[in-house]
Amino acid sequence: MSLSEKNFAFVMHCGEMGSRWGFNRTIGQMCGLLIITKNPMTANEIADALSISRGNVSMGIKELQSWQLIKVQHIPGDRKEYYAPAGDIWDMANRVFEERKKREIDPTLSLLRDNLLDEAVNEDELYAQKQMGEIHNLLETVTKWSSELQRLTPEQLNKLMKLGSGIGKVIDLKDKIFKKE
Amino acid sequence: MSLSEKNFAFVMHCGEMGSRWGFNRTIGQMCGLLIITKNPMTANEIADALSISRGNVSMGIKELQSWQLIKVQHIPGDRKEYYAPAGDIWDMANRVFEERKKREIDPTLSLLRDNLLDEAVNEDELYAQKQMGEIHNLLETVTKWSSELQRLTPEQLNKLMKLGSGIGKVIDLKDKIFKKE
DNA sequence: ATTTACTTTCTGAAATTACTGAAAGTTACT
DNA sequence: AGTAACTTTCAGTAATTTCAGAAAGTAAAT
Repeated sequence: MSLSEKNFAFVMHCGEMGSRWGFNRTIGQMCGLLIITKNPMTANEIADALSISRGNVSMGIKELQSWQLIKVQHIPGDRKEYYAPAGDIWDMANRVFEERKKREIDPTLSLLRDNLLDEAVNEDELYAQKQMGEIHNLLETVTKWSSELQRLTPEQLNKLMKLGSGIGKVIDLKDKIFKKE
Repeated sequence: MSLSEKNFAFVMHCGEMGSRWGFNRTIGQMCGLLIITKNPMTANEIADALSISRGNVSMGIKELQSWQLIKVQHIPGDRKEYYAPAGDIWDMANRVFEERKKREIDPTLSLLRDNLLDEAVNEDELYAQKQMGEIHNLLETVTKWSSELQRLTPEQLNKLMKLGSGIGKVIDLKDKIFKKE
């Protein structure tokens, strides 16, 4: 069974974007392929569909599992492993987001924390620390926020998303109300 | 003038993180260096501080300019170009965020739009389109949101950020209030 | 017009990353 | 235990990315 032209184009696009999303071409393709394919696929089917080696698929699967983006399924009486996306699109996006936070933000946050503990010993270091402090605040805020968003129920999240430009109004509103109390 | 040990460590860290943030090692280092250095620097100073070639600095500058992260300054009576961060940390983070959106989201959004215009011609395409539709929604939402956030005044933004877990309550609140009207 | 002080572009080498295909490993069945 | 049906690992190779340094470009000052 091979991909229709349009679906193939989508999968290839995922490949091109792969490295921008945090993985590599092949893994991007695999991810796209599994998303638009209704039935779970075996490693060999993936290799065939993408014209890549079996070994490469195996490595890709490992990687996608480490991102928690795919899950393994079994069909009774069949020893092959079948792979499918782990969750819906929102779940997957969340995982990617979290994982990227881990790689792109957390290490810097911890370096900055360490660095800010020391006294600055001269003017250069003082200025540098000020700037690092700014970065630290920013990253802390982002971190806090992303975990807040994770905590919201999908319903709340949806409302929040639909709020759009209303968000500004709601903030002001909240302000007025709670100042009175 | 050379960097203190701690400042140097920070700059090197920015280098390691560079590729994760969307550019490469050298450019990450340059960016970090310019952020923690109080005075604008010349290309040669940058090359010396980082022990990299002058040509490499030139390419890095071009790239950082394309991200709108640095600006050029001139000192009267001096022909050299002096480089400094373009804006404060928040501005820079915003730029990086925007630029990454452009590279990581917009191309996919436009591919999906095209793809969703066509009729699906069989069951496989139908399922694929459903999934692509989901991705499309997600990316649209993210896009809308990021532009909303840009529109908020720094003050509102700050309140929003500090809201933390209160965000859930505020959503519910808004719900109650506007349902009555 | 030449020199001087700078910046940019480009080439090929080095480093890094990704991929294949074969070999080794695993598991289930006989 | 042996075999069949898989999966994983890994050494070598291919592709891509990054970089230094040389060459070319630009523009102010003389």
